Amino acid sequence: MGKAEETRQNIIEKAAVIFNKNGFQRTSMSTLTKALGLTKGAIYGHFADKDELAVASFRYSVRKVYERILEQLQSHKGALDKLRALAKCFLAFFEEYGETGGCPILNTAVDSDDAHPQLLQEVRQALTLWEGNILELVDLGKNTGEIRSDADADSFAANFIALIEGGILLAKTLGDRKYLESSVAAINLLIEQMLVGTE
Amino acid sequence: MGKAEETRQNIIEKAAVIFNKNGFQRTSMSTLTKALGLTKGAIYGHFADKDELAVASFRYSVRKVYERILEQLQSHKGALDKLRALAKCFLAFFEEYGETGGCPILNTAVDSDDAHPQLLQEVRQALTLWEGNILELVDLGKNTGEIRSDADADSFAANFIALIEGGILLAKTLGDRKYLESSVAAINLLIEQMLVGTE
Amino acid sequence: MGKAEETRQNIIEKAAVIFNKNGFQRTSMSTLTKALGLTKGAIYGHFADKDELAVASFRYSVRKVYERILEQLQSHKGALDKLRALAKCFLAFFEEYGETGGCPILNTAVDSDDAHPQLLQEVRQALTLWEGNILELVDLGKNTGEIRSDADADSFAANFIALIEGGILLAKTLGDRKYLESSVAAINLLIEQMLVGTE
Amino acid sequence: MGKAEETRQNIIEKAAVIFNKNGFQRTSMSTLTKALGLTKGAIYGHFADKDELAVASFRYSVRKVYERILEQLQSHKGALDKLRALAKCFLAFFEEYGETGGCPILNTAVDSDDAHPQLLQEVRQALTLWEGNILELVDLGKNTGEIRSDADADSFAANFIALIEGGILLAKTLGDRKYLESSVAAINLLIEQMLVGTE
DNA sequence: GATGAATGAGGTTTCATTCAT
DNA sequence: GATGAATGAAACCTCATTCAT
Repeated sequence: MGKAEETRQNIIEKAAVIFNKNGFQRTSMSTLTKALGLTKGAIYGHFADKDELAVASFRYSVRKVYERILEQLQSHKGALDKLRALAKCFLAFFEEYGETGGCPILNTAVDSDDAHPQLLQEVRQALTLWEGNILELVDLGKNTGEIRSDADADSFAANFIALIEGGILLAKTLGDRKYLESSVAAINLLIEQMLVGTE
Repeated sequence: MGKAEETRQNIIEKAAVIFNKNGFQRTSMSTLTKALGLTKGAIYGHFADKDELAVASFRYSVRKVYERILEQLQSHKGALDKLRALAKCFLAFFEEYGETGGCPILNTAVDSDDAHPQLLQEVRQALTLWEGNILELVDLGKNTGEIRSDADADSFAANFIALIEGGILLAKTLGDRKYLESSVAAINLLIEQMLVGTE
Repeated sequence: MGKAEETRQNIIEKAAVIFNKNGFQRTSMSTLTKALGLTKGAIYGHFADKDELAVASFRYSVRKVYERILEQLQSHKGALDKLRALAKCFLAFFEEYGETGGCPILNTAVDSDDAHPQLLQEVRQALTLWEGNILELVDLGKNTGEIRSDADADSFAANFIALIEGGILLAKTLGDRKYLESSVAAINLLIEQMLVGTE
Repeated sequence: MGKAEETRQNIIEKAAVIFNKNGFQRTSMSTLTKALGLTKGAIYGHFADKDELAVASFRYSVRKVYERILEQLQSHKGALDKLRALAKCFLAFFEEYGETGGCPILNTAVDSDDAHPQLLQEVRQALTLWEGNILELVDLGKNTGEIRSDADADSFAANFIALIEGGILLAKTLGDRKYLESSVAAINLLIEQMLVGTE
């Protein structure tokens, strides 16, 4: 990795934390320079503008979480086990990243708008990726017979994500981890009711 | 209501819409003056600063929604019916306010931080009020026998709010109402499983 | 004239001098604030951006010169006299505005480019206006018989402007008024040869 | 020519085109590196600063034009023929360099100022050189009897340059070559009237 | 009580120049 | 001699807030 690439990566990783903690709007380039120990010119030498840096940072945040999730899921064999493990992942993330500002998807989705179309696009992609992973796991379970074939995968995926994001919002805003724990418990209940149980 | 109070109220109501549509950070005082048809001095004559106006606007938004909810719930008698009606309310709100920017609680929670402690405090109060209402309804159901006495009201309330907020986030970001509809359906399922069904 | 309009006009008049002396590119907004005794916010309260201020200043410069020319020409009756007086005007302007930076048309034409299309458009309009005035004067002379009917007005107008602008460039760059005087003398010669003399 | 000298010359030649097309102010060192395919360090290894490069580029531009002019004039024998050929040269230059940005003398004269004294000095020298050449040609004509001995060479030289520079300004700004053609025609007329014709 | 011109700190971005490699 | 990442001052512009009218 060349020096430039190293610096660029370093900027991304540190900026990702700060953007996620303070939000895109409230994070000024001056704030970043202080946290990075770099001058503005140095940052602009690696990124065309604040938006490009924000997009790179968001992608990094999402990719990092995604890789950890994939890793976790490998140690679980069945589709249901994988789904339960996936939900539990976010409890761990909340513990670890709790102080660094909650969920990048949640924060960025609310922060982005027409003025930052590319950022919004990234959020959509991240959500769609997440949704797609859940749908795949449900499909896997249908193939192995763990999940009944008429289960409504779309609704389940929507509920899964809503419970996690809503739970993070509550836990973070009210300062109590139990809200996210309740969401994970609800997901487990929904797994039984929507995917396993017969109607 | 004196003229001053009328002006103040007028500012609050219009600002509430704009804050919720554009977010607190992105809404400049100049934007407000244009939308309100008022001058800076007029606004600053009624509010000490942007934060005070934001707090008043947020409170107004929450109260307006709250009153409509109370009204809706009166036409339903049983606790379970009231809970189902409460969930459905948010579908209606999404339709009506959809274009004006989603949920004020969600937006403000993400937008607020250490720099705006009072605003964050308001969000917490609003969430706690909402949670309290759900707990009351569950209590009501327990008293009438509709809801089994060992139902976990806290978890149910957390799930209810998480599903609604997460659903709004998904519906708004991905531009599809179905995500919120799935959340409402999930709430109805949770009502059956967590509150009614015997274990 | 309201206060705002007064300030705006004041900004324009002072900025016109500075833009013409230093050029559009080299004149920073900070420089303007110092010369104007106003803050940036005050200037931006009256003009959307630097370009808009530059356009307004350029127009003001051109209009001021134009009005003085019209005034001068009124005291001359014949078309030839008017043309000779017109040429002489620029000698007077050079004396008066010499220290404030030469000809706004010349400076702005060279300074403007694709990055400032509106400014370039203004320069074109000013040149076309000037050209049109000369053509009108030639027409007037043809009507009164002072100027022969087959005189090439277009070429004469082009030569007139070229001699003045080229003369200003030389006089300013080399620091000697005589270059512009030579241009005025040449214009008088061209009047005789191109407009009056028979071929 | 050593490698270093070759690189230096290469930088000068390419920079000359870019400076003349974009102007000194608007040409950033980054723009130059892209156009030159060289790094900042390479340029700064050969030139102390942007000004020094600009001076070298300007000199190169002037010298190149000057050499072509000398070459052209050799094929004409009489002083009057040489003067007429000189004027025509600029039409050819306008055609060739038209797209690369007009006359370096004109551009640089307007672009330079107190902040770039050496550049201004170079422009003065170039103008004086040009003026000297015309004066020499008139002298030559006086010696051969082609030009009458009391002809005002100074005024003629001033008019010659003013018409060319003014013509280039008009032709370039208004996008029509005819303005420069008119200037050349006027020069031919002035040759007859100021240098040949008896008074 | 209302006005809106003005403030001034701070926002994003650019760019001539340097220097460790 | 060349590289190009980094500097840091300065560019244009925004915006919450004030205050003379």
